[in-house]
Amino acid sequence: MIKCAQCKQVHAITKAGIVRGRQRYHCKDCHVYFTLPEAAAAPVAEKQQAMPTIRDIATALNISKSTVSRALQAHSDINAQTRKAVLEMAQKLNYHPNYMAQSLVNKKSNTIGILVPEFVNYYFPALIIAAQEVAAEAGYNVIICQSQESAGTEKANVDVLLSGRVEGVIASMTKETKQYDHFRSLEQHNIPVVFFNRICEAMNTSRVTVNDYEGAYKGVEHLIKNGYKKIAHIGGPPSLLLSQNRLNGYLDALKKYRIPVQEKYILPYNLTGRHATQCAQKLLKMRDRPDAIFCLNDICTTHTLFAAKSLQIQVPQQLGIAGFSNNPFSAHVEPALTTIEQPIQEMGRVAMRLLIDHITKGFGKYKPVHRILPAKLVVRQSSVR
Amino acid sequence: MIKCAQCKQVHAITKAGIVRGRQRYHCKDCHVYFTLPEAAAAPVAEKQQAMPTIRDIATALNISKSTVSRALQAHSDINAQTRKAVLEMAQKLNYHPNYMAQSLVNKKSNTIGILVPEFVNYYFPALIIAAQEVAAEAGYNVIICQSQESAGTEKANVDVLLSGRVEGVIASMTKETKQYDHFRSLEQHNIPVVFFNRICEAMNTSRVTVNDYEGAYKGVEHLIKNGYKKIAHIGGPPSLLLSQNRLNGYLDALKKYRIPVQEKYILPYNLTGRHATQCAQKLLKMRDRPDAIFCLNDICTTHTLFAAKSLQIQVPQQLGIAGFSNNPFSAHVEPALTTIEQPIQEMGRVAMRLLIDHITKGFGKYKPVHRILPAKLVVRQSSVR
DNA sequence: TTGAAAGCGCTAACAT
DNA sequence: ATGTTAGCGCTTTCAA
Repeated sequence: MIKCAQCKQVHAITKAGIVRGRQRYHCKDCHVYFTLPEAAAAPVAEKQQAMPTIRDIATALNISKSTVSRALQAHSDINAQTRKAVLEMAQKLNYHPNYMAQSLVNKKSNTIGILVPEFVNYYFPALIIAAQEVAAEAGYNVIICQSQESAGTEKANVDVLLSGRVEGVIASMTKETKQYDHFRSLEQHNIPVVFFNRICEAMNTSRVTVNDYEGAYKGVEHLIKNGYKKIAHIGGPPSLLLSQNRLNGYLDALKKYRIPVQEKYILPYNLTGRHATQCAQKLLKMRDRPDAIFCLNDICTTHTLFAAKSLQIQVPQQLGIAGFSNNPFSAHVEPALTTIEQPIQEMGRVAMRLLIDHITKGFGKYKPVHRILPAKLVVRQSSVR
Repeated sequence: MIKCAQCKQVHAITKAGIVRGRQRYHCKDCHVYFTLPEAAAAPVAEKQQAMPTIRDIATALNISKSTVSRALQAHSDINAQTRKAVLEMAQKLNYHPNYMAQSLVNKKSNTIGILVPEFVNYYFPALIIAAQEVAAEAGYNVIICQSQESAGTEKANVDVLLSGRVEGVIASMTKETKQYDHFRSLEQHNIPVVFFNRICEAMNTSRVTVNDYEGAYKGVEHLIKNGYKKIAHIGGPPSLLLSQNRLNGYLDALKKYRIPVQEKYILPYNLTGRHATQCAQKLLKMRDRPDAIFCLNDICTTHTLFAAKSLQIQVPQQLGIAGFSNNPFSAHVEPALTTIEQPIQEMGRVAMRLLIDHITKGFGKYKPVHRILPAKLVVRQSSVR
């Protein structure tokens, strides 16, 4: 029989819910609620506790939760021996702090969101890794979200990051993002955002890009200097600023060298491999076909190369091609691809550093900056004849 | 000056508390209480609350937190109108539930950990994406950790996952993982683990692999059938079971066709590109150099191809090469690479499904299984003469 | 140096 | 149908 914890009577006891997995009782006589002491509850703790808490450490050591907490945090006001005992017990019980509880009370999640449109194609994974390293050094965990080039998924991802109470986000938009409410929502909640690569001009945030304009200009200029005269451009979705900038680089290079711009030679591709192939084929099957193609990126260039090969068009003799980003395989295809190199890892690091800086300084002191990293021409065989 | 909402006088107005975050006024003349209409109240609501809580919604609507909670959860016992009001207010305040608080009280994080050795090389990113899709459908978020082939980082990552209270983990070990305490630690805490690709035999968990043995066997058999007689193998770190299995496939294929095994033709590479090149060069500079090389993976095969090219060795005429995994670039190099295809996405999906099944059933009912998916020979030019 | 108690944002059992 | 209350695991005043 259960005795009341206060009056020690048995007759007026009723069950009154369950607290922390243990039966709670109520004594109608003295109106007290109680659970049975630890010992009686022992059988429950028999098997290693699924997830021990500071409370378990405290109980085992017969000290208070606060002391345990302080010991674990290496707080100054703590006896060295107590601390040692706590750490040992934590080890023994295989204790792991509960991030959620810590975040809740600290109002700080120590987490940064990374939002990218995709991560199969080398560029984003490589950048993420570099960014993550910087975050880790600064003590931040990272949540990686990929939007799969879908604006809807991107919005959903922002909600996830918001609910995860990330302290900041580095982001690259999808090709179909035209509405920025979800990003604004981050700002409204005082969560800093740094855009990289595919930036959002409409928002006053820090940005990290490569010099897309100059890169494209250099690439096209290089083609011109190698004797190509009818230079086409397979560009990107016009929604992306980088597409516009690379297109402008292309246009200005042509202008500079007094080569007439031909509208039919400018095709925007939707970033899928299939469409890249289609665009390349369309250009290469023209009666007045171009003798060179400057592509938005190396993926596109590769597809263009294959389209050319399957049409028996010789690269670089009959067709010069060049791309952007210097993906690793660009050096491996035959002929190796001329490309504009981006400092991918550096972009990731810079973006993360800017973000952490912003998080640290808060919205008051922080001034958004736009860091434009240099693009470098890497000449290989695909464009030299 | 504030005018009375009723008599339009100014002289008798006093402040009278704050209601729902807005200043309330009292007119002593006409004894009316009022707040200013939305527009005028703007300055107060000027800065949006950093992160509204259910409490804010409750206060604004003058109802209790529980009602708000129930409304947001679409609980059955809730008045449709109340619910509507709550949802509208949530929208208006730009409310986002706090995952940490929810997880804490629900004792359920709704999060699954994905632990991989790296994610630059197509294989893991592609698999992760497929796995993540399955997780998302089941309502789980995902934390992606990469160990960078370091056992220490792997251990640290497990701690992160543990502290994040993930409900399960799919994992692929690093090449240097020889001690499994960190994985055991997950099991001890009743967190199911499913290994894929680089599995841990020492642990009784579900596993997903491709048929490494059979794949390698098929690849080597194919080389033999194409007339290659001195077939070398650049394998992987012996610590990985997949290295052993692929090696065994190689050995058994040689045996089957009565080709003597030559120790000097078997080199384990450490999974870095540089070392792949070194191994290939070592083989190709032998006096009695092999006439074919079966590589652990396509990355290695690519480096082997380049080593051969720079030594003026013709592929496939003087050297047949084949690899494993069918990375996208394998079809793009010249000559295109023969390879053993893995159903990468399917592996990711299967692993995640097994994990979720395990999470759902709990440790009581769940029986670990080992799913071995088929490997398929894809013949291209690099091995056909 | 330590303990007791309050509270982070949320859910759920219980009471009404 | 709604409110009241306790508590998830933790940190942090405040007292002792």
